[in-house]
Amino acid sequence: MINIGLYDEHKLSLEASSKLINEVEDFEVVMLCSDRSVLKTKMKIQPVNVLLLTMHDLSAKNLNLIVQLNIAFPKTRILIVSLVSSEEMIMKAIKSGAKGFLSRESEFTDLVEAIYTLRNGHDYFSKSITQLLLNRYISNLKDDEEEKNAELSSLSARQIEILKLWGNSYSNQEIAEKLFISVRTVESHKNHIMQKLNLKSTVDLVKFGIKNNIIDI
Amino acid sequence: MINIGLYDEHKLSLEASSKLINEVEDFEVVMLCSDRSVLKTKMKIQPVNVLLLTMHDLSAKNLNLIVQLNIAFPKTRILIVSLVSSEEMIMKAIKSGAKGFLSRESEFTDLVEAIYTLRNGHDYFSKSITQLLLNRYISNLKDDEEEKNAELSSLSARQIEILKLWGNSYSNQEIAEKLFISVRTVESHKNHIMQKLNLKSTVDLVKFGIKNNIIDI
DNA sequence: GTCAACATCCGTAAAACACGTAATTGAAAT
DNA sequence: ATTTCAATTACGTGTTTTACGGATGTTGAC
Repeated sequence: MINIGLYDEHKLSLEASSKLINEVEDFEVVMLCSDRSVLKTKMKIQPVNVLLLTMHDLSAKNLNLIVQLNIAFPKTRILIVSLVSSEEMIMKAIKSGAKGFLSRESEFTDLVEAIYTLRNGHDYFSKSITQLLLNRYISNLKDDEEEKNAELSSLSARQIEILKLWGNSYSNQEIAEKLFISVRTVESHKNHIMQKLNLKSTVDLVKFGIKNNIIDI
Repeated sequence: MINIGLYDEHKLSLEASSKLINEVEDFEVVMLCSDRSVLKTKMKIQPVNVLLLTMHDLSAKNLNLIVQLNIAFPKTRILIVSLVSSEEMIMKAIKSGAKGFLSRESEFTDLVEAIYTLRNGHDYFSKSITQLLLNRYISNLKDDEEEKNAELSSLSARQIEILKLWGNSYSNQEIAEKLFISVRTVESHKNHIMQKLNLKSTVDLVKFGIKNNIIDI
């Protein structure tokens, strides 16, 4: 039995998809969500093997959601359903951690196949043409991903603490007072973080924090 | 028996909705379409009483489709399903000839009710929409007095341009060179943006940019 | 015991930021 | 026609942050 979660802002589509998917022998829809703000909570209460994410486009906001979900629920494999299916967008989705992609052309049989494929630990992409192109890059991309995760874990607890406060709009002075250390030390910590992560600007540092879920957006 | 036509760019959603609607006693889905270019042809071959149009937004292109369909098939009553349900957009949809409107909140029972209502010659608008129309004046009054929300639309094109570059890890100096203005001017623009949006720190500015999709994460 | 990583601090110079001021322009309101 | 206002440009002054060098003591691994 495969536990499936559905996310779709259209409640109608959500209901309809749920009913159809439940008719498949091995599938059981155990989580339905049409409100982004409660998705993580619902996922926590009811973990799923495969999460079907229906999203119109793959904007930064949507891609970020994928990243966040992957961090929070590494065991759940995410399948994207989107109207936008350019090579570039699919690449971005993969980079963000999506394990499968269904385009507007995909039919129900494709969905069933995709869910099985994901469940078996493989990735599924609807267009076989891009599949070939992707294989060339996937290994590189995954390396990058691993590096990034390694980067996060490479930070010390103190460094993460400073980054969290700073990302929460504390000034260096305020952080210093809060932690009973000098402003110079706060600066040093930030410098070390930037060096470690090989970031050029503080803007990149904010982005890093958001991506890695230690800065709230 | 009510003959129903479905249009949705998502084939998956189309299949699922079709199956669910067909389960209702009086309903029969007689036309399915996920390709805009053949919609009129299909409608000609198989006329329907009610056409369910699922569209992400209500762009000019989409509104025009509604107008065209109303002219070509005056007997068919059009029911819109859309994520976008601002007052302005709904008014436009009604003007274009839509007879009903379902929002993202609408559930299947609402859909059934809407189809019956349309068949009986009346118009149907989901609760949240009616509410929206009713609250029209109240919200207008509130808008005048309430605090301005940090909105992207309040920024000028130049300000957005600077924010985009800065959010893309350009330094003030680099932005100045690129735009042939002085560094001080770049700083001024950033100051004005921060004032307008009532933001306390540059960290918040990055977050604003990401939220509003003008800074890539 | 050595070594690497960590946390703490400082000096100096450059860059960015906060806040104020102001000239010019063009569009909107009266 | 005149006023009003926002947008764009720019500078002055002072503060904060960053970049790039160090420096010291602590700790844990090998």
